Parts: sequence; C-alpha cells; structure tokens
Amino acid sequence: MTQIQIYLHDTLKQRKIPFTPIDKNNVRMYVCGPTVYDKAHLGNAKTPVVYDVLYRLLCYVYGKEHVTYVSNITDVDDKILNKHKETGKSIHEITEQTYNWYIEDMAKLNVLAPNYRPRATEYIADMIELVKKLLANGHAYEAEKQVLFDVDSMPSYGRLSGRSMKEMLAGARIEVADYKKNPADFILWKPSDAGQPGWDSPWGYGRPGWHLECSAMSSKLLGNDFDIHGGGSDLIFPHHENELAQSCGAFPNTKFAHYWVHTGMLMIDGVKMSKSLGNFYTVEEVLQKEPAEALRLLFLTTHYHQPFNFTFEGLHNAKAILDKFYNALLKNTDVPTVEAQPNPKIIEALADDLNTPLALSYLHEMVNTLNKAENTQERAKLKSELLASAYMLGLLYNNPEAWFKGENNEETAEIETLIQKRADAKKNKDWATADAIRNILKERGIVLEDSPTGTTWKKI
RNA sequence: GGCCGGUUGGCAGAAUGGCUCAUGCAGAGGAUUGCAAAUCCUUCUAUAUCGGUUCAAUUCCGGUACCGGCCUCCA
Repeated sequence: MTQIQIYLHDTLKQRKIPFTPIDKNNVRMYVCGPTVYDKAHLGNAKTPVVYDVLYRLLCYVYGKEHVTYVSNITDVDDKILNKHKETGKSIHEITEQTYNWYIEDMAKLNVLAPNYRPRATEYIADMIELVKKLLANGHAYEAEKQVLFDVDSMPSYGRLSGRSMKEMLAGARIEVADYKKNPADFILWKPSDAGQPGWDSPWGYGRPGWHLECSAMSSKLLGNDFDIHGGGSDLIFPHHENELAQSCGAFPNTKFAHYWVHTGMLMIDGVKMSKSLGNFYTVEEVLQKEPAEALRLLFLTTHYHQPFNFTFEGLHNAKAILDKFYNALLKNTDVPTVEAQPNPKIIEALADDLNTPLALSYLHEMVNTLNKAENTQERAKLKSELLASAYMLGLLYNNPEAWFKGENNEETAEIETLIQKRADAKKNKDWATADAIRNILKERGIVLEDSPTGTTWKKI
C-alpha cells in the first residue's frame, strides 16, 4: 500500500507543509493537556478532540503500534495553589478529582487514550536536570533564589510566535522585575514557602516554572527531537516559545518539535468565553443538553485552525445530524458488518491538514447512498464503510437503538405497552385512539414511526 | 500601539485562476403515509468593500472597513 501523504499547517513555517516523520516506525506527538484545578470547559475539550482525529489518522497511515502520543497533565501550578487556598481542599485532592473528571469527559467524547498521560509532579527530577543543563550551557542564571532563562542567550527566541524582542518590549504591560536581565526572561525554578508544594533542588526548596514540564517530559518520553507538538493557539506565546527555547538550549543541535500544530480558539456566540462575561460553560453543563457525540461532531464541523464559534443552536443541529446518521444505521441493524476500509475521500480530506468539515460532507454522502441502497449485500458493504469512515472521526460509536431510546428499561416497557394498545386501535381503524396515543407520547418527546413491519419509537 | 488570523447564501461551513460555489440545517414544492415520522426527488438564496495583475478572480497582489486572537494565566 502506498503511503498516504499528510499535510499539516506548521506554525513555525506559517503554512501548510507535507508531513514527513523522523521515523515512520515511531511517529511521535506531544499535546499540551490541561492544568487540573477545575472542571474542563469547552475549550479544554475541543483541543483533545482535534488531536484525537489527528492521532486516529496517524494510526491509520503509519499503524497504531508505530505512533506514540503523549498528552500531559499539569498538576503543579499556582492556579491549583489558589484553588487550595479558596477551598481548603488538599492539593492532592484537587488534582486527583479534577483529573478524574477530565478523564470521564474525554471518555464521553470518545477521545482515545494517549499512550502516556504524564503528570508534571512525576518528572521533577528530569526538570531539575534540565535546569542544570541550561545553567551549564549558559542559557540560564540565578537571581533572588530563582533560576531564570536568559532569552538574550538564544538569538532565535521569538521565531515561533513571530515576534521580535523589540515588539515584546513595546507591548509589555506587566511590571518588570528588576532582577531580570531582560524583561522577557522567564522562570525555570522558583522558591516555595513551607506550606507550598515544592521539591529540594540545588537552588533550594522550590517548584518548576510552568513551561519546564513539557520540555522535560517530551524529551524523556519522545526524545529531544520529535514530530508534532500541539496545543491551543493561545499557548504559542509564551508557553511554546519558551519550551522551544528551553529545549534547544538544553539540547544543542536539536530542533525540538519538527511540526507545530495549533488549534483555533473557542468562542461563545461570537465572543471569547470568559467567566466574567457569564458565557463560560463546562463540558458537564453542555452535556446535560445534548449527548457528548453531538458536541464532538460540532467541534469537527469547523476546520481546527479557524476560531470555533459555539452556540447551543449549533449543538442542537449537530444532534439532528447524528439522528439522521443513526436513523440510517437503525434501519440496517439486521444487516451484517463486513470487512471494510474507510472512504478514501475521507482519508484524503483528513490528510489535507485535517479537513474535518469536508470529511463530514462525505459522511453525509455515504449515509444518503446507504439510505437508497436496495439489496442486502450492497447495504452491508455501505454500512461497514460508513462505520469504518466514521471511526476515523471518532463518530457513530453509539448503539443506534440506545441513541434513540436511551437505557431506561421501565420507561421502555411502558412505551411498548402504549404502542401495543395503539396497534390494536389501528387494527380496528380506530384512528382517534391511535392518534391520541401518538399525541400523548409526542408530548413526552417520543415519536412513533409506523412501517409495514410494525411501529418503532424514538426520543427526540 | 505591535504581531497574527478571518470576512462565502437565512444559519453552519468547505472548495476553487475560468464550466452550475460542495455539504448540512432551515424554507418551498412533490413522492410515500389512515394521520404522522423517517426516507427519497425537485427547488430558492452567497464569495465584505475599493483598486491592481490577468483573456479570465470569490480565489493572486495592494488599500479600506468590520470581526477575532495574542502581546498577562489560559486548550
């Protein structure tokens, strides 16, 4: 089989380029995960869904056993510390609970587990080593019990975010600490007070700066050079810029990530999601309205690189699309699945910088074709291809019957009884009773569908 | 203020130097149905604006307007 050529938009080169892995037998991707201090919001969910599709594509093209996907968990951070001060809960309790919520959300959204979900606190020793290397290589200095990265020692600093030192100074809104050689210098290690999380280090009891963990963990798990580094576009500066500087400083003659991929920000009704605007939604809240798969589909209807505008109308629309897809599957429940490959057009669309909207349009085509198919053999083929294709997007993972009926057995029994009563009425051409039952159920959000073989029902 | 990205039909959202600008939702009409639902068929509506390059631009280049992001913690 000829290798499929993947194209990705690289932030460093600022254009779409062909993707060539360092080692096609071990394609390596690192994606910045959440800081575990609160329930995941919609933005926290969108990014992993996007990289999940990329992961699925990489696995398809290079083979699952030839892909290593790392997504970190930041469990040491001042936001966690603040949460601890606010709530009185222990740091451990906060991070464990938030981590578990996150994993649950990811599972609901059908995000495949990465090969590694490393936690920052498990790699402190590696971070300390990294700081030592940076000091030894002349890229860092100590000041006021802190260790700082010396950006002037790295002439290429600023190239990822496409900004020069001068620009950064012009735009700086923060007060510059006077112990910094350059205002852009950032913290590698800082001291902790007795009650704060900390570790012993050559620079005293303290904790790492935010950016350090990703440099340390990617190096440890993927090597100093690896293929793809991803995250939200808000991380380009300063986070990724700083990671890049640290890693290249610590490991001279390496490139760190060879491809930088960033996802567009999520907005709510056209404006940035923020707590102060009152348009802040957690994944949990949104999933009370519609199933997780609808949210997943919705995320994929916009190209990942574009800003994504979330609306509840859009979410509802996504649910309606899935209803259509599951309708097609429901009608073919008795049709066996056969060995099938995903639609090549969908692979092609995804390989072209993850064009999920185009891929979804082909999914629609396939569903339409399936709905029109006559014989069972043809249907089996089409259904199987549809499922294989949907898998690439992580969609259609629910049972079609459960999708429409839910799992409430008591309710199911009650509905079935009413349907039987209505069937009797229909037999006697008692249309008034038949319609009355239809209306009773309709008010409860249950739609009846008559067919030559009997009546089925759905929740809408 | 600096840097970056965007502006396609009622809405969502792809693609493309030229032939009818995909797909979905919504709308209209029809088939089917006891009624309905689902499905199928047909169908209306768009490339922000002003210039330039070109035989030809929505697509390339430049200006303008508007929107968003980043410059500070952020997926």
